[in-house]
Amino acid sequence: MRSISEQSTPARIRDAAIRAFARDGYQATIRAIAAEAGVAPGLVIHHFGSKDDLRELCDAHVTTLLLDEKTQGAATIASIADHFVGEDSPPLIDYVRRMLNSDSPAATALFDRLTEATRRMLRDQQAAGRIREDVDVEALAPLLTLYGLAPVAMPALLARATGRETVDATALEAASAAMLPLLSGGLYGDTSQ
Amino acid sequence: MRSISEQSTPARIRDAAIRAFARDGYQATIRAIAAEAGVAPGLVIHHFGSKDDLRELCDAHVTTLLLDEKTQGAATIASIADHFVGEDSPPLIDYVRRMLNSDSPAATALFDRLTEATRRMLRDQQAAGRIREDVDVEALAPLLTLYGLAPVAMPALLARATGRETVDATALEAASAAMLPLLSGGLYGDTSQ
DNA sequence: CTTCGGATTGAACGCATGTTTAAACTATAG
DNA sequence: CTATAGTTTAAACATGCGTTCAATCCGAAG
Repeated sequence: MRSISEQSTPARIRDAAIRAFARDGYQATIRAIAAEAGVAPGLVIHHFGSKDDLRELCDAHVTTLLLDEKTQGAATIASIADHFVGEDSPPLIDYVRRMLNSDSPAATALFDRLTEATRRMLRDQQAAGRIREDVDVEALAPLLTLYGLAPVAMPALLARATGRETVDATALEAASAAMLPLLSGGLYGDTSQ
Repeated sequence: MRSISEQSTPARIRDAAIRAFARDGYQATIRAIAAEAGVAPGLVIHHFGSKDDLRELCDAHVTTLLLDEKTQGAATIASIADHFVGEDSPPLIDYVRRMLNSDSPAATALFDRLTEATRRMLRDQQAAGRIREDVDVEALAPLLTLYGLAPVAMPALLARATGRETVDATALEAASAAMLPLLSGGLYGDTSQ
């Protein structure tokens, strides 16, 4: 009764849960998730065991989407923004926002991966001579990653800071575009290089 | 039966609510708040009307504590950290963290006040010649404020980034201390000035 | 002392939640 | 066709929640 192009019922429930968690946080009710997936509440438990198990699976799935799909070595924060454009898939930016504020293991795991990518980028820049030799890029990487996540963690404040109504991928890119040259050249130093 | 030095029952409930919200988020139950304040659950409603009203009052109170008490013109992010040292008062850092991730009006209000302070600081720095004249400090202020809030919004990631177990005021200061000179001098420009 | 209004309590109410359960449905294998 | 195992549903269950309510306590006013 289900064509091959459609996804399986567990996958549909999983995506509905990701949308619901992104929209309403973990307070999203199982009944709401079930309704969004077009199934009975009991079926959610039957397939995933419990709400906590469902959440862990959603965390893992979103992390996989963000890291494995297109970021083989380029998992910068900017690359994450690309995932927030398509409306077909769940709105991952809001889900990541919830993750970043939940102290879940998935959040630190994602942070570690992003830090690793930032560290590689900084190494390359320093090797290319665009970062002074006395800068400790190893210690700087996690801090820069943390600060770079601010627009993702607080999109409402980003909208206020940039005078926009909504926050989309272009807003995230604009924020990075405004900060990166300052980091590179500094507020005082020359920008010739 | 209550000495003058002790605070009134509503104030005790309010502080208990701030501690509970900071610790458990808005999911903190009225029963837990009442127990922490040493009163019956019904008394919380009697004094504050509803849980939502209590939350709004807590938001306003925390904002007042942060802005009015000691930040007459110096409400920088660093100054907020000073409020997180004393264990006598509620742990405001966690409460602010919840606020920043709640899209509440109080969050944007606090952000606006912090942005204003950042703007003043940038103007002074530019007037003193420590910021190039072509830097648009008016547009930079809200962005810098947003990024500066990252350690407050994601203390667990800050701990991971700095290799610490716990996040206290010194951790926040260390993060700022590591980033500010980079912003000033840039990753490539000289740091002579 | 008596009275009266607010403070306070403990119990109850109504409701939403996550989960369980038994039954009905469906597809596949023999 | 029949049997069987997995899928799905609707209803019920148990619990915790915010809130209400009637009764009690207590201090100040008369």
